[in-house]
Amino acid sequence: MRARFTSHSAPLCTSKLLGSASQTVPRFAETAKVRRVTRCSCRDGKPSASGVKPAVRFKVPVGGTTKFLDVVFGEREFSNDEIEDFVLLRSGKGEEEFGQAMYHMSVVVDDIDMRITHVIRGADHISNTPKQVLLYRAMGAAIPFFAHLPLILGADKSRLSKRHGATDVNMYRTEGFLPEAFRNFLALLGWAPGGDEEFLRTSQLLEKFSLQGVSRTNAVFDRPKLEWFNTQYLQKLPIDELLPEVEAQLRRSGLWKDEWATGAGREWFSRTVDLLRPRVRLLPDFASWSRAFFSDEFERDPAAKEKFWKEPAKIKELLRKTADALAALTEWSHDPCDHATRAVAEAAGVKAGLLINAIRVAIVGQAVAPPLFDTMVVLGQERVVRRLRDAVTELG
RNA sequence: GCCGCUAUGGUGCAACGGUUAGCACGUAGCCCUUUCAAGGCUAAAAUACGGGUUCGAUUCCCGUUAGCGGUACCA
Repeated sequence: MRARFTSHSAPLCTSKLLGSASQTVPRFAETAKVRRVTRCSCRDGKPSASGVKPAVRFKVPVGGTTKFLDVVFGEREFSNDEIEDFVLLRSGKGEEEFGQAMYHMSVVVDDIDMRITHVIRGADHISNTPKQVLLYRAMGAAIPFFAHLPLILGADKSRLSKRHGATDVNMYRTEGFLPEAFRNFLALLGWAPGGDEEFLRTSQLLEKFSLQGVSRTNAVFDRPKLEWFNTQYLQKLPIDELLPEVEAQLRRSGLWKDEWATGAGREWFSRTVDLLRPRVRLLPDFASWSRAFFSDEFERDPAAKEKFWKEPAKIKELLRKTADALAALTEWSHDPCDHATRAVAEAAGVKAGLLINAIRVAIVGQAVAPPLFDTMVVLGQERVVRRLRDAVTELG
């Protein structure tokens, strides 16, 4: 089988060659080892085997080279003798004379048609480019600029695939990465702005980016750094740009309330998101661990209780006293909450930190949350007191 | 196999003949502290190997090795 395939005397134009039955076609990786450059049999004046429909191949010049200018890799030159007589049109099936056009044929025709001036694509196409250049020439069209970009590899340095997790940009979106953070991260794969600053908003990237600055080395997709960019954007983005993203998350989780769209509700929403953002890593965190800020229906995390409610009886008593003290406040803001809480701790002879941590678990159900008194202000007096009393009940 | 591309800490990039080889992520430690982040400071950590060229190589040339890509009637 193999001998027939590589032999120059074989009827290379026929579909019979590769076999319509798949078992006659060895796996590509294996055939490559024994393979030589394919020349169309018609060069020897031999017609296709009778009865089989021919495919149309490109008659590559014998000898000489084909070169092109790559904006990233520079002047490239390939020997024509390394390029096989590649197939342009598949052989026809049934009644049709020819089948569908192959990739190289399609893209070149399409790009000429669309008057494409710059072909920017992955470096995996660099070896195929001379074939396309040959086609442009054969069709009398102007050859565009080519720019091949380094490939993005997985952490194991193999080509990025499903195995590496998300492979589709939309998946990063659903995971909760901000589009602009993702863009910033991606831009830095195979390119650097020059200075030391890596945090660049899209407008700045647009201004600084240049194809000539692109590196020729493949880059590894570094997920931790992507996450870092996301936290940076979550923190530094003007709050008005972040709010719609958070709103979308809350809507998705059924936590959204229309009163947060305008007026005082909007102001509260903005302040709350601003308070939460330094601790959020991914957008869905706003609806998950921050749930207690947007809904009264939340669970107290067992691990948090384990950590900060170590002595239930003592905690219960402290929380009960705190609830009373806070309920009595006539002004609900940071300092009064702070003073009242510390007074309870002092009276009970415990460290303020102990009480503070216990309260945090009681009012937001998490061990991790924004600074306590800011949290209290945002939640409001009525809610804080109620949650403290609920916690007392929960403690038995 | 053949052809081609690439090679700076674990990762992404700087340094484009002369620097104590720089920055960022990550890692470790310290500070801050009300949890956890953030932030600040510090530390460990690199020019793949071998030959040239040069007064001087991370940088230019050659070879080796390694990784990647291409080599399909896939795209």
